Amino acid sequence: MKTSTRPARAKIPDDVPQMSQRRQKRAGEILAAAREVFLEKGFERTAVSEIAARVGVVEGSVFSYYATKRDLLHEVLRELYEPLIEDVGGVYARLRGLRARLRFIIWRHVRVYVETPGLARLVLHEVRTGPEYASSGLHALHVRYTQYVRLALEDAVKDGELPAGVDVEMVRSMLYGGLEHLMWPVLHGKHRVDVDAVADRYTELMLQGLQPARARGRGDHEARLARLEALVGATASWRRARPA
Amino acid sequence: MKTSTRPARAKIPDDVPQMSQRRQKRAGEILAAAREVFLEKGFERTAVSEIAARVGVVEGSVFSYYATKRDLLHEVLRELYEPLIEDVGGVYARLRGLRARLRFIIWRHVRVYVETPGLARLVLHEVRTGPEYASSGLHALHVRYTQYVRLALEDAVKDGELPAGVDVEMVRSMLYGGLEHLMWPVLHGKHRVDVDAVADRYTELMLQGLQPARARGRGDHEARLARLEALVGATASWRRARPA
DNA sequence: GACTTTATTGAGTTAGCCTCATTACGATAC
DNA sequence: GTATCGTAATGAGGCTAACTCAATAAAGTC
Repeated sequence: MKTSTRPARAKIPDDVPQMSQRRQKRAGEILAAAREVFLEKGFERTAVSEIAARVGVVEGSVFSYYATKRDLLHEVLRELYEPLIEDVGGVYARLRGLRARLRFIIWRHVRVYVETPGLARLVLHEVRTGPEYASSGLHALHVRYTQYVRLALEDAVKDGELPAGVDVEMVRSMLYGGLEHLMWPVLHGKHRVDVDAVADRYTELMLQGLQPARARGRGDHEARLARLEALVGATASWRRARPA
Repeated sequence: MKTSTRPARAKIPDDVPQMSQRRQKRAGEILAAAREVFLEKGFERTAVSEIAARVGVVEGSVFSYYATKRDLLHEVLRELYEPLIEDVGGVYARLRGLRARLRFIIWRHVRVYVETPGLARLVLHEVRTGPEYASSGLHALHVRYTQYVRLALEDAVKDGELPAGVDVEMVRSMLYGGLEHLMWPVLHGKHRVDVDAVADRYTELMLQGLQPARARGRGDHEARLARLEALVGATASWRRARPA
């Protein structure tokens, strides 16, 4: 479909290094302008002509760098996602324990809504709902971004913090889906948010659920119970054998 | 803005009964056709001309009944929401206990995804992300649909099933947001879903969270603990005094 | 400085929402 | 039955915005 004068984007190996530089520079300029406008106004309300105008170029030129407006959006999002994923990955590696890890993942995600609401809006409203989301590679990026929940759960199971058989997909949905709904008003300039407080409360809700308070004690609950039962000599066949 | 020959939609009291009937019939036909096409193809991919064609009318006529394509969508959704809300309300009234109520709300919502994926797509992808969502009255409808979570929580607090201070908004977000993410693949024809199984597991996850299994036993856990401690004479000052 | 390759232009094309002046229809009055 | 009048329906066209493409300009190479 592409004309021969318009080089395929992925090509350009090394045999045309000079021209490629020029082209890459323009591509970068367009991408930067697109990021600006998209974050400001969202996808639909952005006209390609405005992006072109900011670069100082004619509308048609944009399409010789990015085949469609949506492609342009996808590139913008890729650029925004990458450092975010690295950030999460870096911190995550230093954390131990399910609670600390979940709390961080949640806290970091809430910060995305508070600090870059434009990004959140783009992803939630314009991209994920689009028909080519799965095929665009954006979905894959999101899976990378959210993989740490899975890791945290798997590690927790390994360490005996959680029983095996946790439904990872369900937990992941609950985490990100729930936060998405919770943060929705923030995206529309409704309220301010205390990131730490929200992260704390959401983490606890995920860990403990709505469970009646009387069914849980402090951290040493289990140890106490074990000691008691040892004293009395009760067989606690109904719970996993796990001597203190 | 409207021309004088085009009667305002909300008006039409009773002084022009004959003509109004005619008009209402057409309006109904258009609405029905719109529902069909919207549910089939979604909002964006539906052309007003196609709706008109199904009614056997010219495109412009549609706009003399519904000011914009979005208005038409909103009417369609209103029509779909109303019976859904009534259904939920009717069953809810007969249920007792937090678990049963939540389980029903979740189960019913999952059924929406499975049985009317078109509706779910419309609401999630096209309406809620639109700019005039709040002002369209659709948001109000959704609040009515989701009010039962709030009721269930408030009643649970009253009955002592839950401690006071539950963050209703957070729980509601977790419930609907989480299910939305979880059901996303279903909307795109990926997998089949066992409605009952999903509802069961999601309910338990919401009630109990990820909480380490060792911290909870069966229903008689508390009683057992109390009995043990009574036997040994241990003072359990760290937990709420609640003798079996 | 001629020649080739690549970048850029700007005048279309297309699609779809929506408008409006005009025409057709149908009910009521006579 | 015919005239009248209000409403419904028409269809041509406006408008916007993404996207195309043949023509032109610029850059690079010899």
